[in-house]
Amino acid sequence: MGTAHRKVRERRARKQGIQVAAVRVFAEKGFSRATMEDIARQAEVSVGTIYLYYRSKEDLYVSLLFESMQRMSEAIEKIMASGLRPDRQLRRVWDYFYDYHARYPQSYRVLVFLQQPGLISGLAPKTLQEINVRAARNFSLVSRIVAAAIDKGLYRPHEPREVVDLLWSLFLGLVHLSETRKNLGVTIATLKDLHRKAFAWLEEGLRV
Amino acid sequence: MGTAHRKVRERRARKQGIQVAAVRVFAEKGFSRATMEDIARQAEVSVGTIYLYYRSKEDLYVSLLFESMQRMSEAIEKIMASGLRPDRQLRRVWDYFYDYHARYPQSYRVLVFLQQPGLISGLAPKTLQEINVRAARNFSLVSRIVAAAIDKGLYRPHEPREVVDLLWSLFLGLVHLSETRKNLGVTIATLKDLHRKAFAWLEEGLRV
Amino acid sequence: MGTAHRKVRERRARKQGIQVAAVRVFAEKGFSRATMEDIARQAEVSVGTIYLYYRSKEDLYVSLLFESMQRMSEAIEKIMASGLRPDRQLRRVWDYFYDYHARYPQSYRVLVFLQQPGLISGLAPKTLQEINVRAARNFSLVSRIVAAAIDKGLYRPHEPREVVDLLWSLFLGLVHLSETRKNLGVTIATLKDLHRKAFAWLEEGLRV
Amino acid sequence: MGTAHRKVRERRARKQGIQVAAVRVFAEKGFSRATMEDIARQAEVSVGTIYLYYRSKEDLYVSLLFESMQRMSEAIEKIMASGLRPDRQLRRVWDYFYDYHARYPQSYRVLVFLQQPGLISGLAPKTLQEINVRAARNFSLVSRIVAAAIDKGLYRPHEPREVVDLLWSLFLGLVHLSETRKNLGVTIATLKDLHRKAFAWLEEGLRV
DNA sequence: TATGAATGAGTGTTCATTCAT
DNA sequence: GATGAATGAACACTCATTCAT
Repeated sequence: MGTAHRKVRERRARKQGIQVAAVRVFAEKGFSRATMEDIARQAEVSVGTIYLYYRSKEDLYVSLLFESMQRMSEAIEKIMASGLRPDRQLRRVWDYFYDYHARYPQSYRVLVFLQQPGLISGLAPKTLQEINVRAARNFSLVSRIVAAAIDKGLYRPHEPREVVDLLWSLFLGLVHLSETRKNLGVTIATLKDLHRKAFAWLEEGLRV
Repeated sequence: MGTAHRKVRERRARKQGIQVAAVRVFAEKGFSRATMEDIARQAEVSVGTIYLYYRSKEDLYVSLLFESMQRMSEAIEKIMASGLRPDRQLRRVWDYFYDYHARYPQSYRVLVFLQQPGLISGLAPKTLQEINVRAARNFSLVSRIVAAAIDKGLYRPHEPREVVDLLWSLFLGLVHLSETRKNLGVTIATLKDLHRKAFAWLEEGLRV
Repeated sequence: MGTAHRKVRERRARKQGIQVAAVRVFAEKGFSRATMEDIARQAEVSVGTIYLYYRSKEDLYVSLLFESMQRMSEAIEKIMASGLRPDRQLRRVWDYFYDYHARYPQSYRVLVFLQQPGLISGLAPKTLQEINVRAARNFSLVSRIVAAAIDKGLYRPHEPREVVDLLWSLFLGLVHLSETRKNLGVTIATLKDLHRKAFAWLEEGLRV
Repeated sequence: MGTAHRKVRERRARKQGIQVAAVRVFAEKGFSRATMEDIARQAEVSVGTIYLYYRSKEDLYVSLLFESMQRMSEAIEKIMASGLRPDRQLRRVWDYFYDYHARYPQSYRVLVFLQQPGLISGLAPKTLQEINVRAARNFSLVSRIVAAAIDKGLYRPHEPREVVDLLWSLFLGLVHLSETRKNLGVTIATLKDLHRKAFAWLEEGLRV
């Protein structure tokens, strides 16, 4: 009876291993330049094996997004359960964005990937659906924090959803800017600095 | 006498035609998925002809970036020469960002290109240098507007450069968010709305 | 137990098959005009498969050279181990040159390859080194035969190395001459005749 | 009336210029790697112009052979008209081979080129014919020198034609060997040395 | 299940040749 | 005649995907 369980566990572990390897390789080379062979080598698995778990390279790539969205959901839920004041919670979320990118800089790139035109068309509708659900969930969680802050009179009345859109956009843009600058060899402001200042400024627009 | 002039004109027109075609194709398929043959077909030119004007696919791609940076510089300079109040100028710049993306949605994607890891390494150092110079120029122009607004007491004292970083990041992020949503088939907030609200909010953090 | 062995055997056989095909195609079309697809078709293998065994067209070509140098070394060593009188051995070597060319007319052309300007620069230094070592080895083997003939008083004293240079040059030149004539449609003297007479003449300059 | 002559003169000069340029470029890059553009640039002429004088790249290449064969004929005839003893004349011819290669190392490569299989088929039959006639002429001229030396009792009786074949083969082979060695970075014997020693040895087989 | 050898379509780039001016 | 921009076929090489073992 434990056999089936073990099988499932092993399968999950194997998948996990491939994902970890994929994240590393995609991060280093980007989607196009990364090869399935690279990933297989990194995961110490044969190429064929990857195809036992993922339908295609794209599928593998997008699956990384699921994973990171999941991680983010969990992190936000943990923050929400902390009992902190809502504005402090938002601050935590914002900081989490940074930590998240610092720890998994690759994951950010998966997001950028989704913005690539023509690519989505190659994804299974089910995958697309899945992404939407998870993204909506994350947005919704943060919205609740903002709503709570407004309720408690900590923030001026705003459409919480819009605030979250701005919050997330700002973060995405900051990462993009700092990554581009790093790539170009320019070192005028680190993401850390930008990130901190951005929030201070952001709050000026929120607080009563 | 007119012959040489005509030659130059024709050459420019041909280059222009290739660029226009390239923008369209890159926009539709992204850098990796776009083929030189796609571009040639779109430009109604043979593949070889493209190589008469550009050294490589990358070179062609980057030239589009130059072009758009140039356009942006000119637009900002025009705004600065308008004699408007600095805060109104900034508003114009912000609106220009939107118009720019509305008119050349493809061009925005060229910017994203620079964030791709590993790709930069394939560019000539001179090209890199050129990009940096042009980007710095644009940032610097907008900084001057912000500085003027602070000088005139319209904005609270801030490091102008930081303000511009936030401004640009926010715009980049908004575009990114709305494009991703469009790709995913989600239609909850248009870029237009996000863009307008973002500025209102942004100014709350700036104004005295 | 046998599986690994079979794998190795199959790999060797596959490589062999590609080499045989390559020799034929290169012989027919020359290096530049031969395409990887030609070779693949001839070997009844896909293009990709060739690249599983050889890094590049050049690499494949040079490997043929190694092969033929190896064959030559072995032939000469066999002759040296025959116990024949040194002058008879030299005769055998000379005859071997002819047989070699008769059996593998293609292989001769690989030697010509090395004389092509600009091409060498594309080879790995290690490969270059390897070629030198193998060529030196062959020259050295024949030199020893000549030295032995001189020692035994069969030949007049000469620098053995120089004798071998002349011997080999003469052979190369004869092949070249006869091939060119064949290509041009001239049939005045066969390589066989030239080859025989050349040795008779050559010996007149060597014998006491 | 002088106009037609001038035209012819100019045409010849133009052809000459292209040939000189071609020799240089082919020498530097080899046939395959040399481009018509390279040659045009070197000749300070447009690509189109080359095609006014030559049907193809191959045609241009082979025309260089005509030129060098012509030069060789003239040189040999001059030697024959010198009134020297026939054996001295042969020595001169042998030396001329060396000088010829030293001055026009490229021309040697054209000869090697003709040995390339499959190429000849792309040449006009007329061109082929022309080459044969000129080659035959050169061989015949040298044969006459050898015949004279035999007649005068300076050389042992040999079939003069065979002697010339050996002579030419030996030279070709020596050039090939030394060029290959140069390419491979080996410097054990210069062509000059090989060339000198070869003749000494060659004469031992000829003299009474 | 896992493997990894084999596949072959796909791509950027080159360059001999042509032809309108 | 002379030009050189335009052409487009050709080619080496890559790599996602498959499938026999």
